[in-house]
Amino acid sequence: MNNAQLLINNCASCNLKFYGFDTMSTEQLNIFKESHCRVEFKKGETLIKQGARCSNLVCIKSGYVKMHVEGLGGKSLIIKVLKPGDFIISPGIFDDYRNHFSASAITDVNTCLISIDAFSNVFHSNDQFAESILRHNHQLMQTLYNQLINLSHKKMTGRVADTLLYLSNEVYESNIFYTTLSRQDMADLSSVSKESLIRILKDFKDSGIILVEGNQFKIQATTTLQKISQAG
Amino acid sequence: MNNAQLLINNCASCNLKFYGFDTMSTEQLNIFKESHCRVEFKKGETLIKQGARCSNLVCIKSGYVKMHVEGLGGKSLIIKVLKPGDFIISPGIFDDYRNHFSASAITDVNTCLISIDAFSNVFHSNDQFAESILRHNHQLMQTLYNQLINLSHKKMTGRVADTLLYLSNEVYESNIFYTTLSRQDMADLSSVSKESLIRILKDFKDSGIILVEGNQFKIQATTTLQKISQAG
DNA sequence: AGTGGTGATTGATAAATATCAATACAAACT
DNA sequence: AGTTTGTATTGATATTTATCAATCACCACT
Repeated sequence: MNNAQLLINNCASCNLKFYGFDTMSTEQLNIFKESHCRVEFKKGETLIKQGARCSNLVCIKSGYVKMHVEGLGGKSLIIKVLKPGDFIISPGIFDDYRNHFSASAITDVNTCLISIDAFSNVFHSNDQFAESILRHNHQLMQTLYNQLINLSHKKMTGRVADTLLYLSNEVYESNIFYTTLSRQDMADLSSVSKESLIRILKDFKDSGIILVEGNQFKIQATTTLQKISQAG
Repeated sequence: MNNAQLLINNCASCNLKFYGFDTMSTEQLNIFKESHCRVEFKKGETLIKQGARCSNLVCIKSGYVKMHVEGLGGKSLIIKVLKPGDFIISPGIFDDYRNHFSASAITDVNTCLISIDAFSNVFHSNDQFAESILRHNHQLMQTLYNQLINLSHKKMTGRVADTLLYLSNEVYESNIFYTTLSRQDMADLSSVSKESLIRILKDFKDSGIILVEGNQFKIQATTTLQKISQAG
């Protein structure tokens, strides 16, 4: 094993900072290191399958992943888009050991998979780590509350505006972005039909709020979008 | 202080079993006991106000509480109905110290309020307790995922069927129940307008699926309701 | 018994949204 | 270049659902 590989495979020298991992001792980082597998997923592949046994903490090293729940009649709802530095703890951990959602690669993705045993070990021996995991969880829950409000109280235009602001602010962190999400994905993220999404995108484009060229987006009028989002 | 009050005020001899509290040592239960206040809320009163600072772990000793998020234009969505033995940890704990939802009494309610400091103290010193809190959290998250699927993929009738099954199975734990939820509340729980809820209830009644007499309900055909829920 | 208030119910209508069908487009593959 | 395949787009239509307005029923208070 050469030096470069050593660096790559050592959690202590990982170039990404995962939320809460800074509370871990060298020894604890070693526990992660010992248990981890580096796995690469191709675009479209499934990282986590709803209903299957959950066996890993999934850390995203590079690429983008959609977290979605599979509903009825083949329909799907996207909860969140994950980016490098994010990780996924299946809520089944400590409970029924099942995944309650799926995660799929929307680009090629590099991951580190840490075993649940290693995670559990550190969770139990490091209370600061435990606290940050709980906090991480609460933040995800916050996202879910917002989604619930969006779905139940906002009309389509407001929800699509939210999706655009979300992608721009939280995911791609720029008002110009190229997305590998399909129109169907964007519809699943906004909880509207694909056709409705396309029409609303066209409206926004016609009113000069955004520029769209295929999957290349530019948010021109952020405040207008925010108003549309607020108005519901 | 007489004997009865001593019993009442001693967390160790509390007649309710709160999820995860069984992991606590006598000493830790004492920390809770020292910090707690017993507070009674009248029907309609607010236990937790969205946006306000979160200061307590709220344990429900008796009565029923609706957990709801306040959306836009005075609209509200009910996430969950809590009953004796349930407790509420605001997701703001360890994070922004704000409540991200509200909780209101739908009957007179007796609570024990445990300070966040005491909670934090035990969370950090008892890893089994921490694990069960995380698990508790995950279960709530599971509820949220289900709600998301319901809202985004199901039509009104399916959502109302879900509400009836939820109240029957999870809240009142009987196929005959009297609820103090108003029609508006039931609508907020199903995310439909009050009028639509009433019409669907009438449909269910006319088809013999349920009996309704004011706030007294009887589920006659559980399997039919389940089918309606599944069909979306 | 009369009055006022609140929540429940009903009916009519308008608005929001999905669905269906047809077409366009672009990449991948002979 | 022609064909296939999958996604994107557009238009027409049907469905779903909310909103508005009116009425009803029940309870508390005079």
